[in-house]
Amino acid sequence: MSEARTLPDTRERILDAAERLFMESGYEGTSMRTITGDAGVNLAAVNYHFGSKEALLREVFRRRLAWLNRERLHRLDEMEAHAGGEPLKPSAILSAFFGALLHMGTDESLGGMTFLRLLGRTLTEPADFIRTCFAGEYAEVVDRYKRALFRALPDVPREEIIWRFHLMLGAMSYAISGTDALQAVTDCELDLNNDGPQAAEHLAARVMPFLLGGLRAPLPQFVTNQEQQRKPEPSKAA
Amino acid sequence: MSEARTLPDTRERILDAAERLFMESGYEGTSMRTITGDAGVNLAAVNYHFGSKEALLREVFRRRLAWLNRERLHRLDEMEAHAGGEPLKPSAILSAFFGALLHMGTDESLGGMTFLRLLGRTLTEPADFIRTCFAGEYAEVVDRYKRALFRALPDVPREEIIWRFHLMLGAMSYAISGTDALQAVTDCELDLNNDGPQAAEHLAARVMPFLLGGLRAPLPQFVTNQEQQRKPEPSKAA
DNA sequence: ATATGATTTAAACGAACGTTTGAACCACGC
DNA sequence: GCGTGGTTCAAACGTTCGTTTAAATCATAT
Repeated sequence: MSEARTLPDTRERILDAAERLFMESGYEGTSMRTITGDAGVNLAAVNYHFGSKEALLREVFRRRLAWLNRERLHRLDEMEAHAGGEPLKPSAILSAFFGALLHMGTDESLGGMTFLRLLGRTLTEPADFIRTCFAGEYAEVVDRYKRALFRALPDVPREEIIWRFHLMLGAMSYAISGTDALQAVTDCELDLNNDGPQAAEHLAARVMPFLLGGLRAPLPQFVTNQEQQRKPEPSKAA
Repeated sequence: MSEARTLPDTRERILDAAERLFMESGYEGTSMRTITGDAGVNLAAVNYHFGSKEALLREVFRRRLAWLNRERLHRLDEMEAHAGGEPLKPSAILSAFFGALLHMGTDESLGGMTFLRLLGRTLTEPADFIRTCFAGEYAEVVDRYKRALFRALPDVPREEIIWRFHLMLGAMSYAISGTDALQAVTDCELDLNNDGPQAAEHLAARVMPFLLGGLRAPLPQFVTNQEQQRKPEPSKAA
């Protein structure tokens, strides 16, 4: 009819099925026959269109992370342009970084909650080629946001900022992945399972105060003393 | 000699190898031949001693979680006994819950950082039989700590407490699993990779302030209004 | 209509998987 | 000595894995 919407579109159907199945069962736990069967295409289609199962996984991430990286850099550029050289507020930096992520959950054409869950799940998988895939796509974005946080929090040791950046990522990916062990125990039904487009907004309202509270928490006592920028006195028991 | 310490101890060698390999490559990504080869035992030993690969995974967790659950309940019992009916401090509850966990990282006979990483990794895997395994072992412990937090924070809606409990678990498991995507990007070398017994103590000093800051963060605006216990006025802008 | 390049198809490939088998091995009580 | 129960062993089981092949089909331009 219109154009290319009604034709088989084998590539995208494979990517959609793989995205969902990798999220549900992991990379090793999903067979090519399950993927192609679910997508309604022939088994050989994956190797024809992508070359291998590993290349398929890379493409599943690439098509989503391309948008995410662009969006995150765009938000940071906009904020820094309006700030006129002044450091940004930490809350604004986090809102941009995680807001761009959570926006994907509200837009089905960007992967929706399925890709968000897959992403949260994969971040803890130490498989080599997965990490290298992330490193290449993520390097610039993470570096830009790290430097923005360094400027926003000049009194906090950089090592501590990086640590808390990690911790915030962990809390967020755990909240996103949803299906966690605690949920199987907890009788109270949280809206974690919500798949609708409002799930990501609920998530943001819930999680952002927690992340900001963690970021602003008092520093640990010992403070690594390798790049103490304020408080030149060594403190009593250090 | 003494008893059964010097003999091959096939069972434990399998469990140790499986623990490490499941941590490194995941359950589906680790073959029985790799496990038995690494443990220096015959391939058939796993099925002889445990019955199946799945039962082996269950036993890998069971022998560690048995100690963890006992320790967590013990610490809570002690605190509640000394409190004499008074609610506990939230920081004390978290210190007990996560302190028991992190103590495993300092004691090689309790699994050390290997098991901690495996645990952090597994919590985000939605495989059914893994979750059911956790549900059975975790139910009582999580319920006890949840109720302690409810008493410690009577002004916070219970749903919000459960949410933040989830988020703290996510941040901690992410910090523990260590090998994450951000690390591949960050040039600054954090002490995440430290495997020594002091790694868990560093982790505690780093992470606990963050978790407490998140737990005490201001509530989100909308506050679910299903069980508002204080502040009966709807408030304009909070 | 026909030739051409892109795509889909059914079938098979060898390798690796978890599991099972039955004989061999060992320690120990008789 | 011999038998016995627990354990280890090499070998093979049938299945599923990711990948490849070559023919069949489709779309399109001349």
